[in-house]
Amino acid sequence: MAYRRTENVVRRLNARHDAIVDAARDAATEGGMAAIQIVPVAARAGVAAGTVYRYFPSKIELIGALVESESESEIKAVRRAADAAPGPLSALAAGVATFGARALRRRRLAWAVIAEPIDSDTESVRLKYRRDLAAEFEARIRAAIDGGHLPEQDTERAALGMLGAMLEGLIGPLAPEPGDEQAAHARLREAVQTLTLFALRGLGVVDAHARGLVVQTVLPGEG
Amino acid sequence: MAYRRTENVVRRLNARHDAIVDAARDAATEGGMAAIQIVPVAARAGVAAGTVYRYFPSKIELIGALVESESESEIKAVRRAADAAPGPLSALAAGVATFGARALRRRRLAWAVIAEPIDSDTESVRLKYRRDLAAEFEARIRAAIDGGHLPEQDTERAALGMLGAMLEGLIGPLAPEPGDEQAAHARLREAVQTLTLFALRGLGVVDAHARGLVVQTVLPGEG
DNA sequence: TTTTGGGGTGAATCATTGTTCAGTCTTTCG
DNA sequence: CGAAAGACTGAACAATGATTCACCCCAAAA
Repeated sequence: MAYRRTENVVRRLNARHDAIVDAARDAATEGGMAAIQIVPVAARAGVAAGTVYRYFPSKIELIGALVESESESEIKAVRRAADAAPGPLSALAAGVATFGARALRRRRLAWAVIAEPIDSDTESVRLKYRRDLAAEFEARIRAAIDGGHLPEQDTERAALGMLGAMLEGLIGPLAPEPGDEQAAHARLREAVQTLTLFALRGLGVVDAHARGLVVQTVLPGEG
Repeated sequence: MAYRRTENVVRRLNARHDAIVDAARDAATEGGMAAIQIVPVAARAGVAAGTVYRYFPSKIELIGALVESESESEIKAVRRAADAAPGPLSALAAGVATFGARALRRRRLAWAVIAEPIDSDTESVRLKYRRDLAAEFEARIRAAIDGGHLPEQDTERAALGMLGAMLEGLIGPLAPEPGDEQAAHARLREAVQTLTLFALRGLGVVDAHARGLVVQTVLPGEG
């Protein structure tokens, strides 16, 4: 034998793997899922088209890797924000607001990864993210119900309703863009608050209480 | 001259135009937007591929015609249901519930026309439907606010939140399918009620009142 | 019935993209 | 250094699907 996977080589391979996923992410950030095309992505990553196939058996797997990477980091953030909250209801508020705030930060990417239409082959990998996110919300809703903070209800549909309201209201194609840079930050925060409030009230939280929860929890989520 | 567009000819031309749109609708109903392909659609309509181009300059226009046709009929139904209601708040409830009930009836088509991802060229024609629908909701929300039935709020985002909750909860990819035929009808109604209730509460309607409104209005919308 | 002009046809063409693979380059180690 | 084992390259290929167009057909009018 003469060639071994020395540590140096492994490091380079990993770096390339990541570079390719990063290139795909950049492409999606700029032009949505449709912009993830092998040749351009390869070029952006500084490799040839064929090389991509040494790292991913097909384009679908590449997209899968990207979605999984995004999914992991976003859900982790949501979970962390929720876990840091003092009670089940504020945990729910914090989680939802965090998701919204982070998605708004990188609207295009968030939309591409979770909702933008693509061909059916690629669809399944995204459903997992969507499902995981809904499940996370659902678990928090369940906890709040069990703690007596919310009325008994269909938690699955409630979680979907929350998710849909956030997606459509914040990063959907009709969602208003924040205007100038000056007001942008404030507007983003306000938008997240508005939608989070909407979702919480939808679950049956009384308005006054919901408002307090949202104001209390949206701030850390934006960091 | 020897050939004129006699009435008979015009009738045939119109019939073909409609047959092609209908074929596209059938295709979308079965397989989503991706199933709208010129050759199969043409075959379904009983014409040759080239003929489609005598009626529509491109596939995009064909999809545009389909979306517009759906958009018109759905928005008309929503408007009719809302107009028949006794007050602004029940009008809103009736409109939303009607949209939901009708969408659930033909989930796949509804999803395809309003939300399923497609290429960006075709995207713009669908935005109009989405925008019109949101505008319809927004106008009803505005009326309810003006009538003192809802607290003052950002009506644009509220309308988007409602729309998103209905879409995601009823026809989104994660929305639970109704089970057997026996229970299907009841489940559909229940699903519409659950989400409508969620949306109304999100706007600030107090729970008890909202529940009454929904029960009152969802029934006619299903017809 | 014949002329005439638009309508219809559908195989061929074009365009786009994911995927492959024969040849080349790099790295490791005796 | 030189052989061995992989990794990389990118032009060629394949598959899909929209669009075209040279030719045929049919209804209307004379």
